[in-house]
Amino acid sequence: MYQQITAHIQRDINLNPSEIEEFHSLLMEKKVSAKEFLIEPGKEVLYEYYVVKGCLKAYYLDKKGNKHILQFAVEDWWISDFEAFFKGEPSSLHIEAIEDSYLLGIKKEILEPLYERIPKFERFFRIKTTNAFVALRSRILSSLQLDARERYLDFCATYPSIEKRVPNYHIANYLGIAPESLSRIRKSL
Amino acid sequence: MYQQITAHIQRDINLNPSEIEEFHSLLMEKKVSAKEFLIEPGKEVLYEYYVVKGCLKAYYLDKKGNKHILQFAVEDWWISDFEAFFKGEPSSLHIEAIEDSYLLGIKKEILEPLYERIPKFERFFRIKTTNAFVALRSRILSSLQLDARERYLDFCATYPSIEKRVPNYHIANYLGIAPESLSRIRKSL
DNA sequence: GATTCGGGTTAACCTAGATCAATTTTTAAA
DNA sequence: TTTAAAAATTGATCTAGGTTAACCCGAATC
Repeated sequence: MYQQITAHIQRDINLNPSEIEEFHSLLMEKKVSAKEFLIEPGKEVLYEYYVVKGCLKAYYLDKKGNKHILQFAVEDWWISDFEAFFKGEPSSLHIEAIEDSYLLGIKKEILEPLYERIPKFERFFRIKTTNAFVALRSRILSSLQLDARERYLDFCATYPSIEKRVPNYHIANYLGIAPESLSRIRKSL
Repeated sequence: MYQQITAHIQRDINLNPSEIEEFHSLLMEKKVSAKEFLIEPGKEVLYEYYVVKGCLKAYYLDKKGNKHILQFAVEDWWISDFEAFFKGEPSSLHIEAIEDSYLLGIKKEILEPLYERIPKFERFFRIKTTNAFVALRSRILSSLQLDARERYLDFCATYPSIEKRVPNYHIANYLGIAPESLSRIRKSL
């Protein structure tokens, strides 16, 4: 059950068997069914989660009640309200399963001492955060630079596995356009 | 000359005098005059820079030749093409001084062994990256959620020191709106 | 087999903000 | 002090994409 996350981590750092063992012992298994929430606004965010199987969305609800999808997550991605997790603040996001999902969670209070004991893990999460930072930067660039049609094509090229899997109105929301607009764009392709 | 960066780092981690000493010895001083480039596209990005004094902008030039400002940096900020720096790729950004600036640079090849020797530095840069990630996330949220006027007000509230310092057409560019639109917004306030 | 429901499409109309083209103000240089 | 260059403003016009409202379709559910 843990081979997948082990392989995932070993792509960035090398672990010996006892370190792998130790890491596994720190993980918490979590199942969420489609439409259930993993994280809800106002609640403490104790875990960040690795997606073993499934598909989820992280979104923010603004004052006007509009939903804004910040992130999708499928197999081999990490998801949480990272801001709340790192700062120890209550969540401002909803994280909801789009499909039945199976996750592995790691607790903040476990992560910090792990960093001390095995600095390689600090490296691993620094690399992950750096990659996430880079992905956000390119999302900002594409929102500054591209029109709706180009952004959609870019999304499909970057995340083909997600495009096939989640409904179009979610993708429209993620791209910051109306579902009707996305429909027109798709027609024109 | 180095008290400033020392204080900056000690806000997140504790260093003893010999560690401080060692860190200082790894820094490279760099001056750039207004309108000069710190980083240019196509070139290798060997350093990330801490701003001791001055003001700079990082921007991307798209295929149509349009400029898109990704980041400003003033005193106490870090700036580089972080993506290129981390991945060891040639830069895709221009980083240009808006004012005469004085920077301290640290080389990638020096940073990696430093992380090994003193893991606290890995912690420091993980925390910085995490904060940068959070800032980008909120920029994406505001671009999904707010209209041009609200985004401008948000910018002024978040970065008052920058708003006072850089020309409006740069701010308009950063916000992804035409300078004429920003002018109308400012008139209407 | 009829019916609800989630998701997608279409058309008519509207608006925020872009674009274009001057003009004015500010700053810097000569 | 004059001139030129950089930055900001204004007005007229245009357009990408939003909004509203209806309709369609396939897959569950009754």
